[in-house]
This record gives sequence, C-alpha cells and structure tokens, in this order.
Amino acid sequence: MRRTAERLMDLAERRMREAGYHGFSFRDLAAEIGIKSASVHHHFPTKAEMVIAIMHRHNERFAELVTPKVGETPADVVQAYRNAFRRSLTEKGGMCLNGLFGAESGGLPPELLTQVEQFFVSAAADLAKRIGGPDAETRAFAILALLEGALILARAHGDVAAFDKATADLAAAEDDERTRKVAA
Amino acid sequence: MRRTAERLMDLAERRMREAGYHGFSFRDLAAEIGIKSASVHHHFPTKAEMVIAIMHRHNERFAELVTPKVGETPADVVQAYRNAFRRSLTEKGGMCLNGLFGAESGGLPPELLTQVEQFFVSAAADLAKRIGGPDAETRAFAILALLEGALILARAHGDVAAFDKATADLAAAEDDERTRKVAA
DNA sequence: GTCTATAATTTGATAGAC
DNA sequence: GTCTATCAAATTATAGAC
Repeated sequence: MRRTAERLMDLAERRMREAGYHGFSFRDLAAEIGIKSASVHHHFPTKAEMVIAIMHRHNERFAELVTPKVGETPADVVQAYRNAFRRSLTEKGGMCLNGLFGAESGGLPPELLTQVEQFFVSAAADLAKRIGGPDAETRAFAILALLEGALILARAHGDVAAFDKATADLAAAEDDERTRKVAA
Repeated sequence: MRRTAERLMDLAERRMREAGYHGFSFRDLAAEIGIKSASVHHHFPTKAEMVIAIMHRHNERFAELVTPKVGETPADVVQAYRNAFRRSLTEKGGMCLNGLFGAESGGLPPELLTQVEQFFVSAAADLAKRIGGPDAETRAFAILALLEGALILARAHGDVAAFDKATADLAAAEDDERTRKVAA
C-alpha cells in the first residue's frame, strides 16, 4: 500500500519539525509503525530522497493554505500566512521545515537547500504581489522573517503564546500601511 | 594550555552555527586542530558539556555587545540588537545559537534548552525595559522574532542582503513608536 | 512489501601508557 | 595534555529470501 509510505512521511515530518534533519532515523520510523528499517528503504531509497519528498508535499500544501481569496485585503493576506505558520506549531508539532533547514543548512543535501531557497523566493514574491504598496518586497521579507522567528520563540518557550505575542501587531501593521497609502 | 580548549570551542561554535548541534563531532574538531578525539575529551568530558560551555560564553559576549549606552534612544537599542545578530552572520559564519537550538530543540540535552529559554526571557525583558512605551514586551518579542527569522532568510538565500532587507524597517518602526508617543 | 542478515561508517566515550 | 587502542551503539544502506 502507498498508505505505508504516507505514514512514514507523516512520522518523519513530525520528528523533523521537532528536532531537525537528524531528528529521525529509518530505524525510528520503522519501529514506530511496526516494520523493519530495510522495508523503509523499499519506499524511499535514501533518507535524502525521503526528506525531499516530504518537503515537496509540504510546500504544495502550504501553497494551498495561502491560496488567494477574492476581495482579499493586504491584512487578509498577512493573516492567511500567519495562520499557515501557526499551524506548524499547533497541528504539526513544531517548526516550519523550510525555516529549520535554512537554519541548519550547513550539513544538508544540496537538493534540499535548493528547495528551501525556492520556497522563500516564491513566498516572498507571492506576498509582495498580494500586499502591494511601496516597498512591498522589503515588507514581504520582514513578514516571513517575523513568522519564522516567532516559531523559534514559541519552540524555545515551549508555548504557542510566544508566537502569538511576537506576531500580535502583524495584521495591524499591514493595516497601517494601507491607511498610509490611502492617506497619501 | 587553556588555548586548545578555546580553539576547540571556536571551531565547534562555528560548525554549529552552520549546521546545528549535530554539525560537528569530536573527531572533526580534533582532526582540524591536529590532535586526537580522545584529547578533546580531556578538555570537555562530554559533547553536551562542551556545547553548554560554548553557549555560556556566547551569551555573556552577547550581553556585552548590547550593553546599555548612556543617552540611548529606543532606536539605538534596536540597532544595537540588530548589529549583534547581524554579526552572527558576518563574523561567526551563521545562525544565532539560541535561535538554532530553539528550532531543533526536540533532540537536545535539557540543560541546553534551559539556557536557550533563559536567553530569550532575559533578552525580551532587557529589550522591553529599554525601548519602553506601550506594549513594550509585545514589541520586544516581535523584534527578537524578526531578527532570528532574518538570520534564517539570510542562511536560506546564502546572502546577508536578505537579513538587511528583512530588518530594513526595524529602526524606522521604533522611531514611529516614539513619534506616536510624543504626539499622544 | 516485508523480512533476515549484514556491511561500512560514524559517533560519543573510556582505559591506561607516555 | 596527548597518545594508542578499543568499545558499544547508532546510522545509512544493500543483498537476497519469502
């Protein structure tokens, strides 16, 4: 069944969100779902390939989560991104994989790093386009940085409240930008 | 000589900033400075103890870097923090150790996580006290999150410019807060 | 798809000589 | 402080039977 492959990916993803690329081994996964590590290799030849598949799936899901809504305001867009990141914490048990791999990028497979960079490039471009206004690209970078950092604070404090605190002014700030534009 | 211990710490710190807690082994370090791994254990009994010593040293240095200046404005304080974080990238070769360990906290020694949490608690308190104004604590969280996330973006893009872009509006925003207060 | 068996390497760590 | 020698465990991965 392809179901086993998905369970393996789910499990590996969760472990990595908690502890990074080295946060799981094939033996770990195998033990938890009741098979042997050799069987994991049947579904994913190497660990690198497995992680790349996980990242691919994750980035597709992320794109769906922040898909544009008709009539959205810039504040709506920022809220959609904020909610998507927050879900990492509350439903996936930890960090954004792209942020995590960006942080520990030094020892990771190059193909993985390509995916990570690509994620940030397209997320920044998408955000910038949808919030618009002056310096949209700079503000998009700031928003992505704030969200990644807010996840770190929440992990360090062991409390989602830290994420909420760090991002409390996010939507309000974007409303300010709007007001400023309208006023000008 | 205590000199060897320091060289080991320097090397290990750099590797961890690039690739996280699992970014070096005692053998790596030993090979690079021309001794054997058993000799590294003479200076640091275990890896966990070594990393804790590195964190201790790092957090002391950080406190010095952002030490209060007489007559500082809130914008000055934020700039001092921004510069301290930026130095991680330009002089230390990578992430802030606290941010990195917060991100991959799942598989780390508990004593290390205690230090990480403590760092963020005291940094937020210090920042909040020195920038003052309404919601100082919330803004302090946002500033720390932005700085950590900006490091991630720079690592992911492989370019310090991403850090600068993400933090471009930081000091300006703090000036806004001041203006707002004065105007009120 | 899963198993047994096993290889090759790496890792954190220790004992004891010099 | 450094070395040789060594350990036990873990990790990624492969070959081939069922």
